[in-house]
Formats: sequence, structure tokens, C-alpha cells
Amino acid sequence: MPELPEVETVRRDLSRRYVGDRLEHLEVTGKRTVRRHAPGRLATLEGHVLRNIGRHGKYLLFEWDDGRVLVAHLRMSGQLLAATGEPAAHTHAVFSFVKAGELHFVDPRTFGEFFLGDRAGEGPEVAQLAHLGPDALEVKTSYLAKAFAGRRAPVKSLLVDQRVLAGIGNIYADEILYEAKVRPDRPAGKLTREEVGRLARSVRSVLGAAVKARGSTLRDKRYTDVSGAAGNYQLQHRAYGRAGQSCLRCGAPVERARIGAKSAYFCPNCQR
DNA sequence: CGCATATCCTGACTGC
DNA sequence: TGCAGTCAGGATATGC
Repeated sequence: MPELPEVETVRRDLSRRYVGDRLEHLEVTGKRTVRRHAPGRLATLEGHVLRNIGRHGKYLLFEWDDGRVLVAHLRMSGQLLAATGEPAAHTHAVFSFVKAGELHFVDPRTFGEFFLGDRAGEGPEVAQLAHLGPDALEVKTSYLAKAFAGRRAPVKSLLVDQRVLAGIGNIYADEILYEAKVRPDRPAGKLTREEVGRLARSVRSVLGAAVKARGSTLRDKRYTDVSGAAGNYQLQHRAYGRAGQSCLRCGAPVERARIGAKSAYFCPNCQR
């Protein structure tokens, strides 16, 4: 499940490989891959040079030599793989670059999408992403305090709300809350200023460490980098997936609860 | 408006 | 061993 650290790892891999190269051919075969506009519009990128790859939260922003931006989201199961040879099962798009060769978009669950962004002024930001909060790596305590004020929803629900902060998903939310020693079911508006500060610090430190470790690859191997290699941050998970095991800080058994429709792992003893 | 829930979809896993 | 049922979760639409 790609979240910010996985998307950032993919962004860096893609940048090294494809920026400066010319798109020779683009074949989109997935019926659901382009759904915000006519799928044929993507082919108008053929012949253009990729100038830069940006990222906002979990969205990738491919910037081309004519100023256009191709937006991509991998959702639950999407992968971007440098590939040679026959496309694997569930390959929905193949980008062919002049020098670097092919880039395959593989996505069994077909939730991932591509679309051409509408520019919203200077810079690479696009109108379709205007609802996103700031990128989670740049979170500030003062911003988070304002966003939480008066809210009764569980703090975890707001951490994964992309309108509040862009980039955090279910796994890193649990890791962040564990690091900050805050229970996931606490009403967000009831957190003290000090707790919000710890949370903001943990957002930056957990995501930063996960980017360094090239993201988390779980058993299902739904995430790998662009060359197909696994990440390493799953080895540093301290909350996610550890139900029934001893808390690595205090030894109490880690609990699993449901918050909204998602599972939440936390230590009921040292997260308060 | 804020919050909760259902939906999209396939593959991995669980239990009989 | 085989098969039905459940779960996984990112974003968005809908309901209260």
C-alpha cells in the first residue's frame, strides 16, 4: 500500500531513470486507468520530454517540456516498474522512453489512476489536487493544532485525511501515533498542545526514517521500488501488524482495534 | 458541516 | 485438497 515514503522512493527512482528522456510511445490498455477525461488525451504526451517529477502526498506529478502535468496515484495495489519484455499480468499502461526503455504500470485492483492535470497557476500544482493539505513531511505544529481544533473525530482519522495532511495512510498513522505515545482513538480536538507537538515531530521523523529505508514492503509484496526491490522499513515497524505481541517500549500486549473501517494497532499502556 | 459508512477491486488468507 | 467467505485499505460518494 504505497503511502508517502513508498511514493517518494518511486519518485526518486523514476527521476534518476526517466527525467530528461523523451516519451516515444504510450499505450494505455486498462479500462479504468484514465477516468477523469478521455483516455486518448494521454497519447498527446508522445514526443515530449519529461522535465521533472514532483510529488504531493501520495500523488506523483510528471512535468513535461510543454508545461503539462501528468498526475498519477497508485492507490492500493499500483506499481510502476522499469521493465523489459512481456508485460506482467494486470499491466494497464506501458510508457516507452527513447533512452531508458519501458515503464510499466501494473495494478491488480485497478484503483490506481492517471490524468492530465489542469494547471492552477504558477508551479506544478494542479486544480484537481487543490483539496489536499500540506505534504506531511512539511507539517508544522501550529498548522496541526488549528486543523485539530474542535474536532471530535479520532486523531487517527484526521491523520489519514488527505485534506488535513497529504501522504499518511493506515500503516504510517499507527507508527506515528505509537512514536508520539498518543492513542489513535483520542478525539483530535482534545489533544494538548504538547501532544500535538509530539505528533507533528513524529510525522516528520517516522516518514523521514521510512523514506531513508525506501518504504515498507509487506508480505503481499504490493509495493516494491521501480526496479522491483523491496523496501526495508517494515523491519522497523513497532505497532502495525503486531497485535498480541509485546510492546517494544513497555512489554504490554499490543492491541488491535477498529477505527472507522480500518484496523488500528497500538499499545494501550504507553499510548495515552 | 462533521462524522460514519459503503463502494470500487483482486489476491491472500482462514476455516470448514 | 477445495472452496466459500473474509479481509486488506486509498479516495470518494452518500447518508444521517
